[in-house]
Amino acid sequence: MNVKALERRSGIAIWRQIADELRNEIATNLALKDSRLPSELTLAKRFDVNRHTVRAALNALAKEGIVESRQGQGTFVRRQKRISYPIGKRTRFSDGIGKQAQTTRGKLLSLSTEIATPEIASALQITAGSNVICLDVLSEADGMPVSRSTSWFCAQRFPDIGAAYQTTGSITKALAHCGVDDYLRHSTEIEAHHATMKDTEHLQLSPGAIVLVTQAINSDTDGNPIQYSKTRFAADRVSLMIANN
Amino acid sequence: MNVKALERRSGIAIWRQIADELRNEIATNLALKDSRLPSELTLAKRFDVNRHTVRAALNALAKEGIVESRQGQGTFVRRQKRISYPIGKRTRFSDGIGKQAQTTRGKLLSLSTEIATPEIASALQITAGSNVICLDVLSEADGMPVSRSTSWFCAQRFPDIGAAYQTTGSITKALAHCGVDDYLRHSTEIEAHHATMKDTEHLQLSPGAIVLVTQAINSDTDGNPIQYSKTRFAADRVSLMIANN
DNA sequence: TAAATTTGTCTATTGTTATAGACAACTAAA
DNA sequence: TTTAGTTGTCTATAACAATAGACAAATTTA
Repeated sequence: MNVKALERRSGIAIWRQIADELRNEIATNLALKDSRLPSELTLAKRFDVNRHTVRAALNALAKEGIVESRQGQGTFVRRQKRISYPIGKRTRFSDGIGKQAQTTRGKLLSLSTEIATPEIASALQITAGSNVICLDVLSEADGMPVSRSTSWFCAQRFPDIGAAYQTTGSITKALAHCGVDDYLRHSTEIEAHHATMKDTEHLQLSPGAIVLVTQAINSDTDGNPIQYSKTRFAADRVSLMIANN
Repeated sequence: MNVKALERRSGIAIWRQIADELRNEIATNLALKDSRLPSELTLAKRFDVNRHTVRAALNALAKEGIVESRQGQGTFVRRQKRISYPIGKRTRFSDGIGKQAQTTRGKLLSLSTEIATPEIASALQITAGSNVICLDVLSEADGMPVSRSTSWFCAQRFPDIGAAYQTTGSITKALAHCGVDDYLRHSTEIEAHHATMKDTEHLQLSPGAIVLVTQAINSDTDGNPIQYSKTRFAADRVSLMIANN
């Protein structure tokens, strides 16, 4: 069954490696949905560790809300489906998530005017050193933080985007206020990283957790870049869905 | 600087939390490219830990080839750019990666005929229980494993896909052998997980590492699904690039 | 050259993680 | 009710991670 043994001096506690393995199996193997896990003693034999170590792993999964232990009965899977985040030509946070969660909201963390770095200038196709407006937004679904994104807009073209976001609470509506009725997702780059300290704080993650990091450029219907954004998703709460229609 | 302190009883050794943080900063902050890191003593003060703990973190990064320490001089970044893997209407492994790496190859790990699960049947739009051919491929770039993918094809339509892959070493060419000159990426779902034991073995990862998991459906030009595949990428070696053109 | 700064290596101690065993508490089935 | 199987809790010990301090070795700067 287990080709490779757990690694001992890897800096990851064995109970955490077991938790990661079980979390994966639960997420992958939909058959286990709502059913009983093998007993602690069985799991201990399978991973060739002490029962207490398995208990530490199950404890962690219980805290994450993935499993639930009942004395005398066993440990049961509490399926926790990921929110599917669509990425396509028309990507809107509220549209995509809104249908899956009860409540969604974007909380403005900070609003500032910055000088465009070469990277930002290149993405927005403006001259480096010109002013850009920087919007830092935390998005939540059903009270749980889902993503944290930083967006840059050309300050010359969208001087009031910050105020518009504050009143509307939506990038799409804020852009509409600024005269952009429609926009398209031009490109998206996706990476996965370990959560930084900022991530663990803002997204309520535990260290060692994973964030999906996207860099995206949105353009108006004429093909001019209007928004450059970097978003960090809590990877255990979302999946990114790309449709080519 | 550091809003949140390192977490002590989290099952992740502190040196590993520091390594994750530094790896992220190096990957994000391109400014540090090829330059010197702060000294071990400076980093120890910054993270409020002992110098030996910082050394353990730097040691891990050195083993990953990300930094290099030189006695008397300091520790330097050895930039390790991720391979960009394009996902679009026409996604081809060899095309996308081939331009960035010196050598690429796909190694056939296993070839088998299976009975379609409901999941596979639904993706390929065939009746559940019919036969599918399962191809397990490990892809490498410049000798480093990049991804491991399992693909399913309708056995009735593509009885010889396995043999064709073995002779050509390419899915695209194998499909061409079977009469499919062109195909399109219909949809892609992306998640990020911790590496399983299989992952750490096949992709040469350390426990706690991250895999990008994609589920994709390819269709022929008539819109009929022909290939369903699940791919697990070593997240620290690739980034996924989505272009909407 | 001398001084300051940096990484490399060693020893010792303390705190956390993992193992081991025993038994209680609870549940479901014989 | 009894039995078997399960999770919950306790104690004790061994293995590993983190801290602390000292000094060597190499490099750069004054």
